[in-house]
Amino acid sequence: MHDVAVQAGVSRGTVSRFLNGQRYVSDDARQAIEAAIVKVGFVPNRAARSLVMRRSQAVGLIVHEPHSLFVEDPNIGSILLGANETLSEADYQMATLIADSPRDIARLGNYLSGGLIDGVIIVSAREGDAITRAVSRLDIPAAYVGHPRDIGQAAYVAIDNRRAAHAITTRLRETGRSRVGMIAAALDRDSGADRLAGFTDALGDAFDASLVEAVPLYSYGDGQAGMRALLARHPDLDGVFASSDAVAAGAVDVLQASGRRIPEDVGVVGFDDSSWAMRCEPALSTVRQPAGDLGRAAAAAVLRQIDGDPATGEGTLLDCPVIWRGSA
Amino acid sequence: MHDVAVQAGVSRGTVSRFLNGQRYVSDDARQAIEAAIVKVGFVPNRAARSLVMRRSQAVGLIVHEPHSLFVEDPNIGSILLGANETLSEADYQMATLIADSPRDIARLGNYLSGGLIDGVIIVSAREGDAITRAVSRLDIPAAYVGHPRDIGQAAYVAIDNRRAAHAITTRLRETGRSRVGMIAAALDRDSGADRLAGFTDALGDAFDASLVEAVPLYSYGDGQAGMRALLARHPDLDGVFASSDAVAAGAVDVLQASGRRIPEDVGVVGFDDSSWAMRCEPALSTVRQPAGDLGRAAAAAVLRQIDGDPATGEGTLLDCPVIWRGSA
DNA sequence: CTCGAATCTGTGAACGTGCACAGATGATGA
DNA sequence: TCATCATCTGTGCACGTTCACAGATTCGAG
Repeated sequence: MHDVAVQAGVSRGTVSRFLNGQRYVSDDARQAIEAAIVKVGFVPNRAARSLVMRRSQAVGLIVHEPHSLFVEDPNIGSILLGANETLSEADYQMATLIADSPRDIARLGNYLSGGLIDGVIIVSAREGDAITRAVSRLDIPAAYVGHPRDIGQAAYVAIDNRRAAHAITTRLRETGRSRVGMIAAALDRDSGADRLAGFTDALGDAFDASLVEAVPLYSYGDGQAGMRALLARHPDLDGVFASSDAVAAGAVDVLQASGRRIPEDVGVVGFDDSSWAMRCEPALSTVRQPAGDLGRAAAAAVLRQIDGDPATGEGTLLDCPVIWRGSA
Repeated sequence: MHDVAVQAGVSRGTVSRFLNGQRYVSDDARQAIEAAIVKVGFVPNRAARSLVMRRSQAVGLIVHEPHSLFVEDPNIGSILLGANETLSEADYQMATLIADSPRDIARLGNYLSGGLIDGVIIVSAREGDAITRAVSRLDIPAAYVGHPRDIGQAAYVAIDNRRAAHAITTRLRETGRSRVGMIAAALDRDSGADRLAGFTDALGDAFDASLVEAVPLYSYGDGQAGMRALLARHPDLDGVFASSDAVAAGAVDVLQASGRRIPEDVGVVGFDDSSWAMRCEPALSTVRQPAGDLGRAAAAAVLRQIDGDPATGEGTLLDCPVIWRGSA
C-alpha cells in the first residue's frame, strides 16, 4: 500500500480511504490511485486488515453429519453452494467444517474461539447438540439451517416440514386411500420429527401408531427395512409417506418386489425432490426443498448479525411445494 | 501473548518459542507458560501470525464443475473430505472454491494472488483450462486430482483409468462376449479420455469405432441416450463398458426396457462404485475409486510443496480395483 | 582458573493495514 | 476581512505475532 501511495503521489491514509470507499477522496487522488494500483499490481493483504479490524472476513459452515451422509445427501451440497454464493458476493470466505467425531467437535470449539471466524452457519444440528452449546456459549453470530428447539434466540432458516407433511397426508386420504402408513426417519432431528408431526396432525382421530415405522436415517436401506416392517403389520396398506426420497425409493422397491402396483395398489410420496425421485418407476411424488435458498438465507442472516443486528429469535420459513408425479 | 508472558514471568520471545515448539525453553519456563496460558485463556491470533509469516495456513480446493455436478457426484464429496482430513491434521484450513462461470474463474485469479492461500488443490481441470494457466502463472504450490496433460511440472494424484478400462474390456471379452460397446462420457477430461484409450487398447485390431458412443457428461440421462444410439447401430451387441455408474445405470434401464437380460444377453460394467451400483438389478460390476485417498494424497503433496519441496513433475497413481458383481 | 560452546532469555524491529487526529485548503456568510 | 465549516490530506500509533540479535548463565575441557 505504501508503494501505491508513493506511485500515486498521495499518502497511505488516502489510499486506505479510497480502498474502503470512504468519503474525502478527491477525484484527482482517486484517478492517480487507480492507475497506481494497476501499475504496482497491488493486492490488499487480508491478514493485516484482519489484525487491525479484528475481523477475519470468513464465515464457518458446520456440517454435523457423518461423512457418508455428507457425500450422499444432495441437500447439503446445495445448501453449501447457496451459502457460498451469498458469502462470496459479500466478499466473505466460507470455511466448511465437518463435525463427525467427538474429537472434531472439541477442535471446533477451539477453532470458533480463535477469532478466525466472524460467524457460523450450522447445518443439521440435533436437539441437545454439543455444537449448539459451544456456539451459544461463545456468543458469535450464528444461523441454523433447520430449527432444533433449543437454540434460544439464534436465527434459523428452515422449511415448514410439518405443513408439507400435513398437505401430503391429506391429499393421500382425499384420493381415496384409507390405510396410509409412514416410514419416519431421523426422529432425532427436527426435520424428521416435524414430518411425523404433520402426518399425525393430518390424520387426527384416524391416527394409528402401528402405521408408523421409525427408522434411523434418511437412507435407501432404511426405506427397505421400514417398508418390510410396515407390510408385515399391515399387508392391506394402500399409501405410504416416506421421510425422504431415498427412503421412498427403498419402499417402492420392496412394494414392487411384493407384487404391488404403484400407484394403483399403494401410493408413495417422498421428500426432497432429489435424483432418487426421477429414478423411480413411476416417478416419485415428493416435496421440493429449496436447499440453495436455505443456504443463501442463512448466510444473509449471519452477515446481518456480523453487521451488528442483534438476533431476534425470529426464524424464516421457506416455501416448499409438493410435486405430484406418478407415484401417488 | 504479552499477558501470558507477564503472568508466567517470562518474555514474549520465550512464549513464542514455546508455542512454536522451538529449542531453548527451560522446563521452569515451560511449566509457567502452560499454566499462564490456561489462566489467561490465551488463543493465538492467526491474523498476526499470518502477517509476519506471510503464510495464511489455508489451502484452496478448486472444483471446476457445474454446480449441479458438484452436488451429485459422490467422488467430489469424498475427495473434499479426504483433503480436509489431511489438511486439518496439519492445522491447515481448507477453503473450497467453486469455479463455474467465467466470472468465477476471473475472481479466482485475484483470490489466489491475494496471499490468502498457501497452496491449491485442483479437481477436475480440463486440458487448456483457464484455471491451470492461472495457477501455473502464479507459481503457487499446487496439486491436481487427475492429470490433464498440460499441467507441466505440477504434482498430480490420479487413478490409472487406462489400466482399469483395459482390465474391464479384457475380462468382458474373456467371458465370451464378442461385440462389446462403450458409452464414452466426458472425453474433454483426462479421466474420460483415458477410459476410452484403455478400451481401445484392449480391443486392439478388433476395435470398431462404431461400437463407441460419445456422450457429454457422466450422467444417467447421457447413459440412456448413449445406450439407445448404440443399440440402434448394433442390436446384437453383448457387452457394454460405461464410463461411470450413472451412465451404466441409464444403459441398464434402456437395455432391460428393450427386453434384454443382464448379464445373460448383455454384460454391463460401470465406473466409480457409487450408490448407483448397488441400486441396479443386478448390481453393477464397477471400479472402486479411492476418492478419499485421492484427496488425502493431493493435500499431502501440496503440504510438501509449501514446506519447500519443489514439484518434480512426478505424479502418484493410486490403485483402483475392479469389483465384479452381477451385471457382467 | 579461564575460555569457549551450548543453552536459555529478553529486546526491539518488522509485517501491512485502519483509524484518530491535526493540519491544509477553499467556499460561504456576516 | 475574518470566522466558520466542509472537504481533503498526511502522520503516527496500534493490532499480535515472529525473528534476529545481544546478553546472561551454565557446563566441561584444557
